[in-house]
Amino acid sequence: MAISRPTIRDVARQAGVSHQTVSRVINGKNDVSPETRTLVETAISQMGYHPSAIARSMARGQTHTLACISPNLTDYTLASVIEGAETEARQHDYFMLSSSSVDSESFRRLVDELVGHRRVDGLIVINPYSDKRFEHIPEDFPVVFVGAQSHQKDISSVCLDDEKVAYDATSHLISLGHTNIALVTGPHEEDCSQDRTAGYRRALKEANIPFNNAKVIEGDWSASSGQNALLSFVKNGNVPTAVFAQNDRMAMGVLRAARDVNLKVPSQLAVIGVDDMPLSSYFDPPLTTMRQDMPLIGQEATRMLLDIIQKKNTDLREVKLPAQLVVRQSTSEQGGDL
Amino acid sequence: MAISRPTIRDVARQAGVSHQTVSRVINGKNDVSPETRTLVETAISQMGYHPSAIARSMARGQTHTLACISPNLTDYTLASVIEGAETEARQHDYFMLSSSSVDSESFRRLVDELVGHRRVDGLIVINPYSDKRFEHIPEDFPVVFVGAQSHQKDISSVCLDDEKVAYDATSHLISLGHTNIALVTGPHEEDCSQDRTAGYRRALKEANIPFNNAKVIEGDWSASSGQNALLSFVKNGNVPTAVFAQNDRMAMGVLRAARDVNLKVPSQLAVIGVDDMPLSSYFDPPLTTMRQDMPLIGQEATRMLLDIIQKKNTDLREVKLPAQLVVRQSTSEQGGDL
DNA sequence: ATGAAAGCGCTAACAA
DNA sequence: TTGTTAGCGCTTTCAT
Repeated sequence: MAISRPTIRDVARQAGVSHQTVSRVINGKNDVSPETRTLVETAISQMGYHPSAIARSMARGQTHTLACISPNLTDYTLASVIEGAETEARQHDYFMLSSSSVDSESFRRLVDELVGHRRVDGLIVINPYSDKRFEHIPEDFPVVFVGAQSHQKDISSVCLDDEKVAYDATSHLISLGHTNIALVTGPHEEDCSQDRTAGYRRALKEANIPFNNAKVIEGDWSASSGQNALLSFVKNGNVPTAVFAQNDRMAMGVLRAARDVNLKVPSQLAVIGVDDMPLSSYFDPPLTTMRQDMPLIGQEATRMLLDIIQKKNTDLREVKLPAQLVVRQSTSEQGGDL
Repeated sequence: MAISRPTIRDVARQAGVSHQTVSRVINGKNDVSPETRTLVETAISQMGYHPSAIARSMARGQTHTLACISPNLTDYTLASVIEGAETEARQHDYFMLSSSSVDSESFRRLVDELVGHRRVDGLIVINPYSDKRFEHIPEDFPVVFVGAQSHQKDISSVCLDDEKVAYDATSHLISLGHTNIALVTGPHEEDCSQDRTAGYRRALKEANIPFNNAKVIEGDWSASSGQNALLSFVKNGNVPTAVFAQNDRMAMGVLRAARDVNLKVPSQLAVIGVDDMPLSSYFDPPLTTMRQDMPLIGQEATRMLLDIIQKKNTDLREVKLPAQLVVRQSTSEQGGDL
């Protein structure tokens, strides 16, 4: 005979009260007399009673669980956002179900199970505009986007101020005297890439440097795509004096390629990225980058989502967070190390 | 009036059958006549019915959700394990709740809520022997360890064959002619560090190289701890010709420090790590390392956990997975690049 | 301040 | 093959 866990009724019997009174106690209601409360509380600790989260969800109609869907869980930037979101959720006694979905179809299935089956109370979607996953965003359900604003629907979002970040990064290169500045972008379909490209163009324009599409190469955020980008510039005899890579990993690929073709960084080639990954300062040379606070983005997303769920604030909000220039030696010999 | 989701009874009414028959259909039981089944199925799709996961959990007494607790979600190795575990869980229609807990106390609280409140059916604990979290492992509950075997209890585990990995790494350095081999370890309290240290010692012993404790420095897996380790050897005038760092990040720190003190790698200093992070091949020089398949570890852990939950195989199992030497230029000029 | 009754949406056991 | 009756362990009325 398996020893089954005590229920609220077992506790009630033991304390000599109704199960309802026990419910009042575990929910901290104030209409219970002090004596009864003590009675119940001792019974609870004696029996090692824990309320069942499932039964609660059942009765209350909500799960106290959120989901966070991301293209993957391993990229440092994404994982940092998720960790920030999860920590904030726990702070509010919510749980976070993080899931990776590689493409639109797996995203659809996931949302279907999560939302359709009412397994969660709300959804955080990271990079909603990579592939076509945004098409499967549920209607009338609490959702917050991370990494891109909603194009049509009224969905709140939090992301980096990508246009400004790129503007600042490019301006940094310009301020160092560069005019031949190449750009390595993320996938064009992602808003984030587009906005960063827009910021790059604005900086060039303000400095009266003509935009040249031949200086732009599309990458996929990976180091190897950054490496290939620089190699292709070299192969075409179209070597820039500076490269703005739209994330650190691609920038690291550029640094690697520069080494392979004997371009001295930063004297012959300046390189700047975005993110400030933990290893960015360990590269040779240490990478200049735009530091963003990824856990804060996740935290903010969770807060907004909980506000919507708890109807505290259901206004459409589109938060854009800043990033900060960290100058290291990939753009300037005088750059700091850390 | 809010349009509430249809329940099993709504579907039953619409199809003109009992709710139980609907239950049979959605659960794919075979004792339903084809006609009735079609009837029910059309009603289901007409009404856009989805069964409620919560109600199911309630009635079945299990949540179809697992939890994975890790010191953090951002370290590449941990995130990779989690992603592997999560993907495998989804394959079996389970969900994965991943949570980070920084210390023993937050771990205890987390387990309490997760297991005590029966929010999940099973638990994967990554690095159970970092801090004292193993003390709070629940009894009589499906648990699988990742990264260390259980010391006392009968808990199944999956980890890298750390002793052998370290033996192989050290042997590689010895085979290159090194006899002055320093070791940078993870925290001594972690099994993983201890086992890797044991493998290092065994390799030395077999090569008749005396073990010297002054050549061992404890790090904390971070790049900066690797950097400090080498700097401290240099400061003490005790510079080795080779370093085995127990993970890649510390190895990257060693490389960085070598650069700073003008030690040429690999001619004056050979460096090997463990993990094969995606960026390891982008370093200067590309890092020789022991490649481990982290998603596989997570996958294996989930499989074992599900076997236990579903009572398919509750035998104690302690799986040790192999790693593979990847020679790059941090140990040998002839090393490959990728 | 407390208790009784009903119900959340499903599954399981039994009956027909 | 199908329907009926009971729960699963809570919360939420509504009485008392």
